[in-house]
Amino acid sequence: MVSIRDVAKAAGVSTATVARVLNGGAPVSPDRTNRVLRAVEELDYVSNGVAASLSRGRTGLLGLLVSDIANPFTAQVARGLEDEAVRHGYQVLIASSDFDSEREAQVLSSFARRTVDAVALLSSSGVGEGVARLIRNGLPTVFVDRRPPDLGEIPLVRTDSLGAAREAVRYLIDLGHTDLGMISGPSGMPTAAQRLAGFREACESAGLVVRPECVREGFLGTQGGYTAMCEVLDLDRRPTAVFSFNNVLAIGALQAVRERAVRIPADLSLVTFDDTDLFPFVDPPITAIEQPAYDIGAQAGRLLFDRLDGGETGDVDIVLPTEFHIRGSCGRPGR
Amino acid sequence: MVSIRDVAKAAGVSTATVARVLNGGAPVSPDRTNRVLRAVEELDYVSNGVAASLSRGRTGLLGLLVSDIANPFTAQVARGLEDEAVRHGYQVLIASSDFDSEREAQVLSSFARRTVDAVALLSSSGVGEGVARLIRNGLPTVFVDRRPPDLGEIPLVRTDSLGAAREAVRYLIDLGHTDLGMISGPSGMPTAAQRLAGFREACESAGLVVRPECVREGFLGTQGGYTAMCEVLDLDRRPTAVFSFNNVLAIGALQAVRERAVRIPADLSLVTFDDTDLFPFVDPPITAIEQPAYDIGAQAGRLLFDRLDGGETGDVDIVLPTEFHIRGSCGRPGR
DNA sequence: CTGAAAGCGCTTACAG
DNA sequence: CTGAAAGCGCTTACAG
Repeated sequence: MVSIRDVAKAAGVSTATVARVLNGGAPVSPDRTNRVLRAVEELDYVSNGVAASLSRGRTGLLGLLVSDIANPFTAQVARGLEDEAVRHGYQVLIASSDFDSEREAQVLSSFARRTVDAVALLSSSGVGEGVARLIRNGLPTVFVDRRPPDLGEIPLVRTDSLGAAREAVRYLIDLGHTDLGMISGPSGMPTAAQRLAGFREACESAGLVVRPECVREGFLGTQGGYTAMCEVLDLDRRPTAVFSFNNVLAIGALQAVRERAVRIPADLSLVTFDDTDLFPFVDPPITAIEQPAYDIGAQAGRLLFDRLDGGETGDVDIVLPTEFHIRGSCGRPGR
Repeated sequence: MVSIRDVAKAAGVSTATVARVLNGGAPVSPDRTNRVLRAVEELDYVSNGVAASLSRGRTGLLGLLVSDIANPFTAQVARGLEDEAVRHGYQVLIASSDFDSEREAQVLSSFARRTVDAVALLSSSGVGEGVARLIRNGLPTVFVDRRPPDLGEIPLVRTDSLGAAREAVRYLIDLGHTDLGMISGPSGMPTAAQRLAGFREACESAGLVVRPECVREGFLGTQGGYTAMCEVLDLDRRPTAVFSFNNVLAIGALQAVRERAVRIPADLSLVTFDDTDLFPFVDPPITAIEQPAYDIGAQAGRLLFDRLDGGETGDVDIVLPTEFHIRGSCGRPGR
């Protein structure tokens, strides 16, 4: 590997001068500038980013931890964050845990080791020491979507899961449904708890009783949605409408529905949290709650840069609005 | 920030001993081990990963450059690569260019600065100096899906774009179509050229003439697919079948189709490269060519670790098989 | 405008 | 089993 010293030697200058030419900012005489540039060219020199990060005390990297890289919501959040990062001369590094808590711990530990300057946590399980350590070590951190309890003054960017869920379920109730089910997310997950609470609130305030067997907890991934929906559909008495925790579970649910030749919306109405590009084209088009994912990511980025620029963010809780897209997957019950 | 020296001081040992305790491998007396561990605990010490990388000469990171983080193909490749990486004690860092060549250059330059130990390039535009520099600098590199010409002995993991495209188009021809169109990818992209070539070969070997105006180049992203399909549908004489470069373009194409109330497959047959979870549920279910994305990623990872472990990979070109899923989006023409 | 030198925070032969 | 010290490859006050 050719280092800055090789370049300095070849150009007949000090390493300081080479650094100045390459990083700009400091004035260097035209003559030396040229010599350095020529040496860089000749030796095909590329500076070592790790060494630069160490001496600068910053990496220019934003870490984004996601649990599911395949979720379209994740991709849009990443885009929003990236655009904001690029604006500040940063790059974002996406690390995926793929729902594996051990991998998540590894990523968090790597972030805590200062391999990035700030961290955005998207739907991290928040379990364990990892996140707490990150924060204790003073790394600017922002939660996206959800935040574990008892973690102190860490900003959060999210939507109103509870309210949006309640609204969607009320829509089903207004359609005439009295026996509803839910494909819920893992109970440890705050958003899962919130969406379930919204579901329950809507039912209760309409005087409906939710049968416990109609609420199924699906582990994340389409497979979980499939299994949960199978359980619901195999009930002696099926609910007439189902609310799904998110888009990925909904896709799995659709597989179960098709397998059993259940008709949507004639036999079953379906609503889900989180929209996707293809939901409008599904047979029938899926009614869904859309979160402003791109804006969420951008907003998270802004909070991080506020902190990096020395500002205080404190215990911010930014709630962005959702949009409810009524399409064709819901109808009146018992038609 | 608490450093290894603080820990050493608190434990009354040398920094070397602290490092040995924390990194394992070297034997340390139980007494000192305990003192170090206690000091680490007390000071809440986390080692600086950047410094460790610099002195070790490796980062333990695999870089994955993608152009479209929202493409499901990308997500699956990432999963395959990650699983392989984790198996070797590595983490993978995903950097997205979002089709922006300037961002791509930045990412490549950051990788070239040795912030990662090896690099997988997924559908990079391959334009410009970035990739060449990476390789000249000796960073183990592997191309996924496609590889720019004239780059020497760099391994590639892909599927047979040309053959799979030809097979799919032949299927349309066998259905009776004689006037076909294509939503193609950017012409500079090798896979775009290959899929287009497959399309042309199938048509020519059936004695069909491809009208130039029926082949539209869509820039990537759903928007590009939408625009291209609009152009095709607004032709005085429409083709009766269209082959799409990939899933993302196909989604945009579906929007155009719906907007114009064109019926699939009655008015138009549609086939696309790249499958998604939801294609089976679209109205009608979309006939698609599936690539073994996960395996592609895993294979790419294996090649990288072969190199990192000192092996030679040379000019490998690994071709994995595709699967053609015939569903409901194709029919006989002019029904 | 320039260079010598200290320093970033680790790791790792080396000598004991 | 242990520590002093060199070294990884940069950056950046400091003095001129």
